[in-house]
Amino acid sequence: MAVPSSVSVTPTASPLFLRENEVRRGVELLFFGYTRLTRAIDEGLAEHGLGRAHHRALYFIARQPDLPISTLLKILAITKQSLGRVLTDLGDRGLVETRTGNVDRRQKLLRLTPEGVQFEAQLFDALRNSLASAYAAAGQESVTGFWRVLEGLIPAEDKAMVVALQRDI
Amino acid sequence: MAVPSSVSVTPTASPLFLRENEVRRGVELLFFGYTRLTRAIDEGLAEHGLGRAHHRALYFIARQPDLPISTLLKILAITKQSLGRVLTDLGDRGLVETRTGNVDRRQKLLRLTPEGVQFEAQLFDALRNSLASAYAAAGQESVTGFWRVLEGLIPAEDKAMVVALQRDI
DNA sequence: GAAGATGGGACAGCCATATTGACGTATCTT
DNA sequence: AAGATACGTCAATATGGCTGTCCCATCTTC
Repeated sequence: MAVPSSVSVTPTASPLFLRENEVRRGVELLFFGYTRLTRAIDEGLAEHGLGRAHHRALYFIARQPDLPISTLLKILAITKQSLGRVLTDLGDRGLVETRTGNVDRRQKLLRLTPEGVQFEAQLFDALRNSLASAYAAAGQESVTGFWRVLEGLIPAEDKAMVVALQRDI
Repeated sequence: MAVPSSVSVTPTASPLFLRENEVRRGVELLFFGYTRLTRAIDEGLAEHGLGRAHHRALYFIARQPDLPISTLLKILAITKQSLGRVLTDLGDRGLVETRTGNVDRRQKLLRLTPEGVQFEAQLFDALRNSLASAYAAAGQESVTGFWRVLEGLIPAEDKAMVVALQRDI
């Protein structure tokens, strides 16, 4: 309480008491930032009777058409059963379709239907509005720092997965 | 697919197709970064039979001792009933205690017990390890950018709340 | 001092999303 | 032919949200 209210950049190595504040600030901003960003799409999802779990699947299928289910399972890090329910819902609504893999016929490759593409794009618009305005307010240099810190939060064993997602950008 | 795999900083205003990639990159890094950070404390919570909802309450009570319940409700943005369950669990385990407010006797002010302080500190250690190493890898300039972008994601009406949290740093 | 607003607690029931464990089938690999 | 892998499915369970309703204590306002 009696500590000076400096929340500014610490140019050199921080003493421990400042380091804690920097960490708490990151924890809080991540919490609020993440929850507010996801909230931006809830309304659009609710119109179709879907939840955030459906959006996560929709998002990554949009990102990598012909994604095998096993890959999506690794990305989302949930169980087959949980994903199964989500994919059933998306299939029932005509947003996602599967086809048998041609190199491995055991695989089912996921992709969006035209309706799915349109719906995902609509949801993405909301995300873009939020993130693009945050990017613009912060400036491009800040965006680079934003990415760098977040990359540092991803454990080494998961990094390949994220890189693969962004490989074809 | 045929687009060059540049994920580097775009120095000036981005053409639209790059803007989308920048946004998708942010969405993905936020998703993976946030989920991996929260995963860092699951084990410690499970030892007490608690979940993430309990940690969120614990965290903000640690952050602002003598927090009234109404304020915590605004921070977490959940219903009174949902929070009530969480606080009951924390109280039963002797981690959180309440006392009647002295300016407004209707209020119950929340604070951690000594055991609660110790437990929260233990969980915070896991968060610190993750975030501090990400900070160190990215560098202080990146940390500033990280904060700036996340601040831009918080709607104006919620900003005062976050600032209040960080006021006494 | 009475009326209304506010802070908090509690009951009942519901929903979304995740979990574990077990088992079955088709297909690929060796 | 044997084993591993990809996917589907059944049953049961846990967590963490939600709505609606009602209650009590206390503060504020007229």
